[in-house]
Amino acid sequence: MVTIKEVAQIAGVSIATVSRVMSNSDYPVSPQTREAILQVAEDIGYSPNRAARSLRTERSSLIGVILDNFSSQWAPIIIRGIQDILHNSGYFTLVVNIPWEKYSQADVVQDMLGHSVDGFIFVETWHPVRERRDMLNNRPYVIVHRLFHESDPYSIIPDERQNSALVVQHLLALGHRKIAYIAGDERYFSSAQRLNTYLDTMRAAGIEVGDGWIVQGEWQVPSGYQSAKRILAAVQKPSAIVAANDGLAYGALLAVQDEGLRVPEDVAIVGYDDHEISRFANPTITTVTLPLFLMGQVAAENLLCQLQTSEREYAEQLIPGELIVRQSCGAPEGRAVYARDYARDKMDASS
Amino acid sequence: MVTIKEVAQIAGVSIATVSRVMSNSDYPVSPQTREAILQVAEDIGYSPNRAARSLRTERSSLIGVILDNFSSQWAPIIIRGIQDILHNSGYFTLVVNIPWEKYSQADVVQDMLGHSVDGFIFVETWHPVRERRDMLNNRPYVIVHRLFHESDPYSIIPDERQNSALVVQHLLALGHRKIAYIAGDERYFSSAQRLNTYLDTMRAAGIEVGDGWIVQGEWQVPSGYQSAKRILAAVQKPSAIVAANDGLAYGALLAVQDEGLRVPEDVAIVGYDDHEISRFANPTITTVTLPLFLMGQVAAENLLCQLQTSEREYAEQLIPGELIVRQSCGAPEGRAVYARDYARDKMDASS
DNA sequence: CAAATTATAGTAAACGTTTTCTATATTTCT
DNA sequence: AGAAATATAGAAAACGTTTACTATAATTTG
Repeated sequence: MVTIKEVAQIAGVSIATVSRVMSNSDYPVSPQTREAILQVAEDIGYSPNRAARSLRTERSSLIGVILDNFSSQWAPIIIRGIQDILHNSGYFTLVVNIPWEKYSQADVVQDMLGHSVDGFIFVETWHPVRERRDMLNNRPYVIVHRLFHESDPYSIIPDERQNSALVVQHLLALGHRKIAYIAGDERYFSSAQRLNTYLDTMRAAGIEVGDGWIVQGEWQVPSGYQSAKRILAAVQKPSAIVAANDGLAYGALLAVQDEGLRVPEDVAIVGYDDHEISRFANPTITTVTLPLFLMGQVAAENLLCQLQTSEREYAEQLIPGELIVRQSCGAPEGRAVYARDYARDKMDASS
Repeated sequence: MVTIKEVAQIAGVSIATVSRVMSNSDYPVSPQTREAILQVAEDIGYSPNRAARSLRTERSSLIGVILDNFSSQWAPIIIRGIQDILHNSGYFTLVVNIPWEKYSQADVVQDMLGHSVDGFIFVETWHPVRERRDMLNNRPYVIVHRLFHESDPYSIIPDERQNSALVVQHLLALGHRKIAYIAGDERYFSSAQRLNTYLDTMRAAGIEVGDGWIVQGEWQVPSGYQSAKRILAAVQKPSAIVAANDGLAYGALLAVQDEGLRVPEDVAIVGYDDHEISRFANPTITTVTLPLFLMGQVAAENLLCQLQTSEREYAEQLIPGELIVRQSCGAPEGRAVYARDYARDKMDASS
């Protein structure tokens, strides 16, 4: 590999000058010299040895990205958002998945610090990092899509309240009054937020929630199926069901159809998360899409900001999602014919 | 950060000795000394400075992973397989997505070499790397899920022929003789392989392919829909349709049902790739699953092997997939009731 | 016009490792 | 027992940068 020394020799200058040019230092270098050095560097294909630079500056242009669950439907998109920003700023990411607590987060952080990462991004993490900040060796961090209950000023999370309000208000706007709710896994703090928003929105609309309209589910399809069956057995049958995510919504859809009822004519259904299942269900399911790519971008930008300016006030950042109106809610936009809806699909090409 | 010097001082030995212990050198160090050093290192939380080590050894414990399309349904799983192996061997990965040729592959490779990566893994790449091997600076590389036509000895790819034979033979075993085929996007070399395997298998079974039974599609749902319509208009109607991927299969499913025919009673359908859509379609679609995680693991192991032993004979490595029998083919195993099938689902939990 | 200032460049010391070479005990061999 | 071999440890040079310090030429100032 070609080094700074060779560039200096060929350009007829000292290595200090070359260094100043190559590292974009604000130390003054005459335009001609700079130009000449850049030309030589280009010609002989010089690129700085990061290890040497990192050794000297204690910065690495590496950002540690720690995931609790790479297999989730969200993680890859968030990561792409993160990388989109970081690569453009000359950073690489060290992405590590920490499944089943196989490695402890502390060990991974330690390893990454060994590589002198300049900062950390935690994605969908269950582990509060604030109190462990010392283990980060004073490196800045950001959390995207936080899964633990406590608040953290360096978090980028979906605006659950606004998003949940969106779906409930949509049903209200369509004239529904008897709206049931299938909640998500209690262990996730987003479950409570979504449920509470439903309750708040109903209260704000002056509607009383009927007996048996709220069922505690988990996140998966079977749970949605069973929950919907219970709801349909309520004294007063609802005309719409809000599910805390698309898996539950799809399960509910099957249950409703199993009972011989039509969706959306007899029972409207809305989900949350814009899972692929909602695009392919029959009927297609109205849902809320989370701006995951954007969240990743914002996280990366926040981190870059912290890296540049030392101190600033930070606060939890809420990113709003978007209502995707499809067929299951009975709104006119949702009544697209199958073929038309599919034509819009961006299903990934096969190998 | 604590350095080797401090460890040496506290342990009362030279830095050379500490280095030999910490880097697992095979240079002899007495057991007592080794033990003492490890104890001190543990106590004061020493971990080697990778930049310094890397500067000296010209190795970084970093592997560059270059993707053409992170958004594909396969990439994240392959990456997890890669990381599963590499992390256990003390490597981190520099994962970079190269979308829309925004960055050229050569530039990314160059940047990664700046970070002294020890090797490269190309995932789902369209770019032949063999002839550009010099740009890799003699670093070893492996390709997973290669998308270009030419063969490359350092490739880990699905055994398309065996997989495709699997589905066709399955239909033959079920008694089908009139089997039509919807091909995938011609630009992918796997398309030709899958189609040819279908032709070979039919020929081997002594069955003539009817007029209009083969339609050139692309990969998406609408294309499957249109292709199936064409097939159903053939003089001699087939009793089964093989689609080159699940998107096409799903489109075909809709088309068949649109014509008032039943799947699988009137027309059996099988797909390929085990896309999520096939688990949620009605009926669920029989397909072939690719061992993506395994492919990632094998790729990583191959690379590690190259890193250890300098030279060896390599050859393209084919990894077989598995037939997933569901409802759309009419086989008994596929006749599971909805609820039972969903219960098996591992749909990811929501946040 | 001399002095002070500025612009630009070079020198050399770090950064924290690994590793070659050298040194000293300790063991083994004849 | 003396020589040779071995086991173990330390000294010091290198790896390729950045940067504080020093040096010189060019410019500005009074």
